[in-house]
Amino acid sequence: MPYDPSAYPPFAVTVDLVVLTVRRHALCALAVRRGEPPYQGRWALPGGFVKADEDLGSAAARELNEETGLRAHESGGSTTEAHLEQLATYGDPQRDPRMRVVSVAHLVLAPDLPSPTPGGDAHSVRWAPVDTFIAPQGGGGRDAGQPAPLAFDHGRILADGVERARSKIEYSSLATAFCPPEFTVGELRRVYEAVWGVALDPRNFHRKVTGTPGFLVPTGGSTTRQGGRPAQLFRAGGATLLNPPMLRPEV
Amino acid sequence: MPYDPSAYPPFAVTVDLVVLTVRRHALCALAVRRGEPPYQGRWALPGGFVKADEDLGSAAARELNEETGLRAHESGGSTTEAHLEQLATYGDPQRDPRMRVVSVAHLVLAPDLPSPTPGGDAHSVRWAPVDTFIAPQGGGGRDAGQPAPLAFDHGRILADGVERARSKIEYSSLATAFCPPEFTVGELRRVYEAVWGVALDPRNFHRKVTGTPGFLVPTGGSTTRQGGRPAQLFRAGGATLLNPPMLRPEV
DNA sequence: TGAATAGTGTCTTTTAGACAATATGAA
DNA sequence: TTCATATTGTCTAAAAGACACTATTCA
Repeated sequence: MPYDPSAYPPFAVTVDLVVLTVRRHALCALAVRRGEPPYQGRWALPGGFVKADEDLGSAAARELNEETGLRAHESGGSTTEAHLEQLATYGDPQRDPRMRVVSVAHLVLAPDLPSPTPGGDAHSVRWAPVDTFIAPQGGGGRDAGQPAPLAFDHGRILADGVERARSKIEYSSLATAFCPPEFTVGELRRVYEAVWGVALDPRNFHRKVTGTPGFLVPTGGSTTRQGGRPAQLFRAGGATLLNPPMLRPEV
Repeated sequence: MPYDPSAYPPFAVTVDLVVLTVRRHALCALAVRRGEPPYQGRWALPGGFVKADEDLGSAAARELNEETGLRAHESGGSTTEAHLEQLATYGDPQRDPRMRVVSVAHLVLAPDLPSPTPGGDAHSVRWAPVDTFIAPQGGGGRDAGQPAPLAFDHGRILADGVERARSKIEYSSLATAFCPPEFTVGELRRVYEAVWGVALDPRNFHRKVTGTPGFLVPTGGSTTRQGGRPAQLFRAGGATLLNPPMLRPEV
């Protein structure tokens, strides 16, 4: 097809962010409250328009920084930085009633942040357990109640992001992105338990995780911040792919 | 942000297709020759603009059908239909010198087609081994020669699609999407060998693949089209996730 | 008969998973 | 001391990988 600007329909392109962390043994997502229609007053994922001369990943990192103060790398975070990767793109013609918007969703995995409500406005930004917005694991039990639907198609985007995180910590070292720079084997185990929603055997987990080459590097220090016997401190090793992988029970 | 159409920059949105098949023991991709600048005369991935009222997956399926006559489902193909899934979105501001174009790439896995050059124009559409365009596996040997670069950023898109296919046939039953409706264990093994570029032990492969629940269903028939002793014919079972997974040697 | 492919069986090594037992610090 | 968590060790079952051997067709 020849180059003719009138020959293609115009779109708005946005980035939406699924920002996940583990707080008090629960997988939580960052949500913002909408101040105007449509979906006024409803919770939504943070996001915004991609600028005219901005790359998609840069736009996602900018929005993340504006919303949380976090910095993120697109390929594997390190010190106090979060992991950022593209998730998927959502472009149903009806997904935004105002106009045709294609949203490139990104997934961010971040350690638990010191401030309960990061950013400026405590009314309109919060961490919430993902079960607040999406049905838990395999249909869910009676006690969870109905999820509060997010604005637009953000419920589906969040569900896709959570599923990506759940499957990706199986075969990559990404679970360490939820941990502070130095962490114990037990803290890492609690990350897996929170993300997968299962209990893991601490003894087999310890043997497996310390035996996987490149996953963990001991720092020499130890801590008793979890109580009990002092635990060795580790930081993330250089490996990105785990071999053998961690296996989610009962698949 | 308030609704103000002038407040967001306009983008063109396209779909590009990584269409893969296995032909003569080689993983091949569909390529089209560009008839006009930029990159005139260079090979590129098939694709085109998303229409004003069209979903992304529908646009990909439409382009695929226009190019090859194939029909595709977005979630698991069956009879003579191909597998289609979203791959990733590419939006570097400089990726198209004419204007700002965001491309939502899709991955298609199709069985070997009867016509060598599907579609109408044999000059401008062809199947080519993926090594024609991208460096093979781990850096590649001496004998492969330099790959012929595709137009735009299509080399990277193709590489991402090939890697997705290589990893996805490990833990899903997607390898059957490369096979005709009825196929033998040996034919399925040759698919794995072509996609991964390795040789697999036929005996262990047979035991493993027939022992994985839901992967293969015997049709009762048999064939000698590969020579040798007649082989049982199978069709794809209902399982989409393989447990245990097929493991790529030497990772 | 020989070449080619299909299919079964057997053995060894590795890994997963269950769980006993010990180690170490805090309340 | 008791409790909580960390860490090591042992056992069993499952799976991966190597490879001998048999089966069936066609040229």
